[in-house]
Amino acid sequence: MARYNAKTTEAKWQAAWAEAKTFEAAEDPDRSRPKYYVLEMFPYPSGRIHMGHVRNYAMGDVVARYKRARGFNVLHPMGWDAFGLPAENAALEKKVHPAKWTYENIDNMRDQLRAMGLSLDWSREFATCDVEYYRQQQKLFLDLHKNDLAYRRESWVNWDPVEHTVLANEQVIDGCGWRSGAPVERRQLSQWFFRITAFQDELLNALGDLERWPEKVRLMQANWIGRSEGARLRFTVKGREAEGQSSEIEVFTTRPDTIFGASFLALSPDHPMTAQLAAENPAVADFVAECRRLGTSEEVIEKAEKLGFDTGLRAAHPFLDDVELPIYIANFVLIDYGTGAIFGCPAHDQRDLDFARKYGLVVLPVVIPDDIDSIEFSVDKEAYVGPGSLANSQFLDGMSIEQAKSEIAGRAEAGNFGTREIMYRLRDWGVSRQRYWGCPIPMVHCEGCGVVPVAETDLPITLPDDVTFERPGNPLDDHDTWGKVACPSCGKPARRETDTLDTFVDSSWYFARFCSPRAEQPLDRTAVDYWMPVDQYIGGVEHAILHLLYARFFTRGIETCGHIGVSEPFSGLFTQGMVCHETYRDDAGNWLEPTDVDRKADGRVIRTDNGVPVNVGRSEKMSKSRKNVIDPEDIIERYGADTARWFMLSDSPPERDLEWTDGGIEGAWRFTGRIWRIIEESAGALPAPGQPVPAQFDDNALALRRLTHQAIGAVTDGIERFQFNVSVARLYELANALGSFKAGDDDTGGRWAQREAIETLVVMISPMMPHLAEEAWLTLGQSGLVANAPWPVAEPALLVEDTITIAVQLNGKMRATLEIARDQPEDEVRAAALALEKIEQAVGDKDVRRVIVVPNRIVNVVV
RNA sequence: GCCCCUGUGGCGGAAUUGGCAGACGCGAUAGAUUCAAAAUCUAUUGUCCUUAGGACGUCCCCGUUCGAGUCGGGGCAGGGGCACCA
Repeated sequence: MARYNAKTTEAKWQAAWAEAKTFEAAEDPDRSRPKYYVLEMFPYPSGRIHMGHVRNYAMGDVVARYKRARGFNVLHPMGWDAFGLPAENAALEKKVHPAKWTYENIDNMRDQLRAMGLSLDWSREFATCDVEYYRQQQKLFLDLHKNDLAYRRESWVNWDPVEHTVLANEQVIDGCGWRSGAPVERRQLSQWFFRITAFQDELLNALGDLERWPEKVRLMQANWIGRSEGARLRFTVKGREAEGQSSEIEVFTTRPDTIFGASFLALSPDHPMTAQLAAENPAVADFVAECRRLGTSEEVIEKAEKLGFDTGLRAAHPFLDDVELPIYIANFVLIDYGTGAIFGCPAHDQRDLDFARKYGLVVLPVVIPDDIDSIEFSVDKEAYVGPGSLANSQFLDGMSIEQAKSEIAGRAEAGNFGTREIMYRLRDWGVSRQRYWGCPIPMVHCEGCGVVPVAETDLPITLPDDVTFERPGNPLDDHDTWGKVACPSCGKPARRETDTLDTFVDSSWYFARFCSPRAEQPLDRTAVDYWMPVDQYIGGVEHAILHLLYARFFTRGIETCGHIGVSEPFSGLFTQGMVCHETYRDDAGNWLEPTDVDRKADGRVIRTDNGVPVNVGRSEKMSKSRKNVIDPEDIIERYGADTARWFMLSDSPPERDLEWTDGGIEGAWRFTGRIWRIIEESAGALPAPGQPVPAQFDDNALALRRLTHQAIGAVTDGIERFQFNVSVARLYELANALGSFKAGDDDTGGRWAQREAIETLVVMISPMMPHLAEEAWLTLGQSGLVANAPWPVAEPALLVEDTITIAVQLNGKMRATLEIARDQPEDEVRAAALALEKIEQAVGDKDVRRVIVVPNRIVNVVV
């Protein structure tokens, strides 16, 4: 018997699918088959696929192949998220042009993906750095600009004062530039923005309709958009009226009810009044400069120690004539949220409390939990943010929080010093990047005409090839000729916009472009109207907020421009977990690769080269820095793609992290061998394909048929519910049953049932192990590809057992089981349960108080 | 700091969503086969108690219920995101 040769077999079937164009999709004008668009998040072409990709694409391929088998017209494309920082880093480190580096990486990764045997329509492939793609993106940018959805304004960036470069957050390490080591500064720059806030309500409300999205992703997005109802209150600053300076501070608060607990106001270091004060007072300027050294990330700002600067100014309390509130500048007040100024109520906000304790400010509780006396209640180290009623608040005393909020807002509106307001945390999307390897923004700066869009007929604005990465900063700024153009409006010399677009823009519409990848316009309406939205989108949960929110916005944006007819790009979303591996370090703390260590039978782990014991660390996400990576190419080379895919799908639930183990991949490998043995050993003895159902089956054959049809139900259900690990377990069971099934030569019923079971098994493993399935299909005497075979349908009669075993509990504890016919009347089940020897014994002479009978499930006897 | 998620045998996990906890896989142990090994096959495998059998058992504490891995409250631990990594 020939051993299954994964390598040659897989290559053979990959060629066969390509030859037959099995996976090339086309619109189906009469819609005889329902369409199904399944998409995995496209990869960044780093050069090699990693296990995360293998997992992601294995899952997507299961869905794609399964839906094909269920009769859907499936679109399953692939492309490359090809712009971005790593190519520029490579250019700097390896002296390779980003384009060359990127396209070589793509060639390499395409080969790797092809070796996985994915049911992809490669005819639609493109990279976002293809001129054809970014040319269309420039067209979309112009349209968004026309519709006032793209605009320009000042905003803050991380600035490296040594390299004169804008830094990405990941390039800021402990507040310093990653290359220069110089402390990073926050700086203002004029930049391009997309008006995502124009859709903030819609983006929030539409989350409710995304029923096939994980609840947690919808929640995270809702929190990100951060709609909150509150009030804008105006405070008068004492003693500044005369100087012609701004004499009012507007704060936004979600807790106007706590106004009587206010003990200070705080301005953001970037607030306009702060700037005025800094001009007057060098100490303020110093403090602001110190704050700006923190960088732009919210995480860093919120984690930093709360620092404030007392400006010496005082504001009048709007309801208390004799109270003045000190005005601070505080490093934790964000300019981008609300009005850039707050009133601090330390008793009911943790940040305010930390701040008040540090600067010795009053902490007065004004909301008292309902079960505590207001005199006894005090706030020490933890602010009280729970429910309660108002106290120490004059006319608010005794009110609920909601009543008090409304009361204050009403009085503020009546007194003309405030308004009710709904505020969003969401900020407009800054899309400008001062980098080379991105989509050029098709705009021109003219001294006379201002910012002028490039004419559509002048697109594409292509990136120049002859750039150097020696000098810090944006190479496009340094280019001799590229930036010099005639103004599209007046024709006078002008300069090109040198900012390029955030790569999140590229990934905000690629899914739509896949519908018509070669169209002359960004999107062909016939094609997008047919295919969109994506029915099932699959990718890492790390994209739960930004990428998915941007894509949802962008789709609405281009809908406004008439390019697409849907507002939601992804009707179904699945977020998969990461691939992890244990980590190894030597005694010096250096990371070791899995290939450098050996696990002995007694459990010891040693270095392969010198036998020195290794410290085994926790399993963590595979990453180059921890060296705990397994290269998919090595795995596919050694075991084949089917085995790798099978392992990715077994054991771990898809949404959870997967632990890579040698044992796991070996197990998957043995299973491919077992399937092949079952096929080879039985194929010759089976009846020909397509024989009519025999009239008689013996118990043995009937049991196999039952199991087969139950497996159909369970495997199908598992795939539908994204529980591939459960489907895999059921397939193991079916294979186990087949492995031990024996039928006599003249047992036609048994032989028929055996073929039915084997064919069912082969079709159901085909989405997971497509190559092995094709080879098995051929060996079973079938003509045509299993890729085109229909999914099996379970016979309802074979799904249910006649006799069932139900559990019998005594006071909730399992005491016995009862074999009984299905669907018996309650009385009979009760009587049968009470008559059980074990139950009779256990009950003894105690009173049976109650008997709970759950049909076909359980009986609980309560004594 | 803020938001979100996860926690079940030696390990990955299952549990029809409140009804027999541990399906299936890995590992381990014993046996068969083999000159030997690999591969394969068979059996056992949550913990504890000496056995028939029983007690305990889903991160910890408290609660709801005839009944809780599942529901509620409070903790602990690990992970993801935080707007210029993708």
